[in-house]
Amino acid sequence: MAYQYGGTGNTSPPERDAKQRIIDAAIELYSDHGFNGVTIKDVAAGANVSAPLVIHHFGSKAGLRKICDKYAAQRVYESKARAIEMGKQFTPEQMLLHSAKNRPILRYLVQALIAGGEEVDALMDQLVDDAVQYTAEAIDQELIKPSPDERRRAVMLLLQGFGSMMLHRQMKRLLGSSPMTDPPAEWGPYLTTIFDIYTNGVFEPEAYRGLYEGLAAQEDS
Amino acid sequence: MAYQYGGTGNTSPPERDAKQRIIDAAIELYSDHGFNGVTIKDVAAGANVSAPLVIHHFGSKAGLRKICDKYAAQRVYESKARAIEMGKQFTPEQMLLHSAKNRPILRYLVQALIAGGEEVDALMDQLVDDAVQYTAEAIDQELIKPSPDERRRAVMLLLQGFGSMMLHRQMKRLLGSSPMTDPPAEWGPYLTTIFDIYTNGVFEPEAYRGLYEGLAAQEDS
DNA sequence: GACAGGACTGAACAGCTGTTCAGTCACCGA
DNA sequence: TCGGTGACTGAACAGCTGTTCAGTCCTGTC
Repeated sequence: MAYQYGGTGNTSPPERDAKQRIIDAAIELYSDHGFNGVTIKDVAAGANVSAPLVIHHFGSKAGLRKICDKYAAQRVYESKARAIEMGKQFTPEQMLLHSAKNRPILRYLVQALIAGGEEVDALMDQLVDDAVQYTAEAIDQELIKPSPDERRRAVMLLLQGFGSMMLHRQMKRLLGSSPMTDPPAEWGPYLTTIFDIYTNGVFEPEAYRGLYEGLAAQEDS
Repeated sequence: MAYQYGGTGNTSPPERDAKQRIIDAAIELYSDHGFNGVTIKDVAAGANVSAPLVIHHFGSKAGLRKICDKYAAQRVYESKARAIEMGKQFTPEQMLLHSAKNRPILRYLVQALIAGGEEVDALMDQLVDDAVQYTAEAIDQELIKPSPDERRRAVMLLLQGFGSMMLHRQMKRLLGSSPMTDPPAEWGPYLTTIFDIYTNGVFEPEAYRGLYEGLAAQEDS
């Protein structure tokens, strides 16, 4: 079926315009197969559009990638704003949970984080800042324990969260479900395990204190 | 410089044979750029060999991948055996720490886990089994706390560990160093943060108990 | 000393890659 | 009515992809 020029009162509904359809198709394909695994023609086909049009709008494949990064970042900021309006559900896990709706963006983000790039680096910085702020509020509410280094802990929690999402294929295999692919009703195995780890801890209190304090002292010097 | 046929008493030292050099080059390149990011000619160049020879030995690019997976898995098993001989340093983090020497293999593994495939799935199953066993011993020694579901916790700890390693670029940016790229002497920021999270926990004991018990009850029914 | 077999190569190939080009169509202001 | 502008296309291109082919060289066996 050939493309319908977006005339005034044409036959079919106007839908999103081609440029947006291309971005949507690219984000969906990228998040499934990574950047190298998707060709411009794949994207074009996904958007019901010719390959040269992708170049026409975005200049090159790299250009498309850049715009997708920006678009994803903006979606994250919007989602953050909405979360702030909604209520006071903090913690990194709740952050992910809140993202259930725009899971495609999250999946894209995870791919982008591996590939790297200025846009995602800046976004990651933002996410860390936000996490630190949310954590501080949650500490005030006695939901989260204070840490000797709030920023580092926030960084590692984010990396662990995103990282485990990256391996959602394995998670699904080993846990039976994964927040990346299944509806929230089936997140039980994941959530209970996360709660276990982050509420009860893993190491016995005294087990590694010596090692820990050694490292801390070494870093202070 | 052309290839020297591996004659009897030739000029240069015999080194490893071509087949092994190809595997080594492939694993190194794959772990840096992923599977799609590396061409057969890249691998051939890295092993000082012609591209058709790679095909000759491994049949196809997919064949090479498969052999690399098997090889990496074997290296992990060897490393495990050596760890068992060495001593009693358990915990997932110590497992990674022990792998400092064969970091290339670990990096390859991380790429393979994203890409998926039978070989890595089987390896991952093995790693989970091992982690469960190690954890049980560490619980006996009062180094690690028991968990309501040892296997699930082991799975999530592995996924978090591997996952955060996948994002080593971000870790390096945000923490200043990463076990994936830096020598053990600079692992301080990573290790102290991990100890903090896994020793002290993150959530306050009562904060999410209701949610947790709700999920657990739902799963039992 | 003939010969099979295997490691190894350069040259060549078909197919796919991102991109360019020339041209069509619809819209819009003069 | 004209001409400019921009969305959009099929055809074509150069470059790279994995792979094939024919042939060279070495090694071991009878």
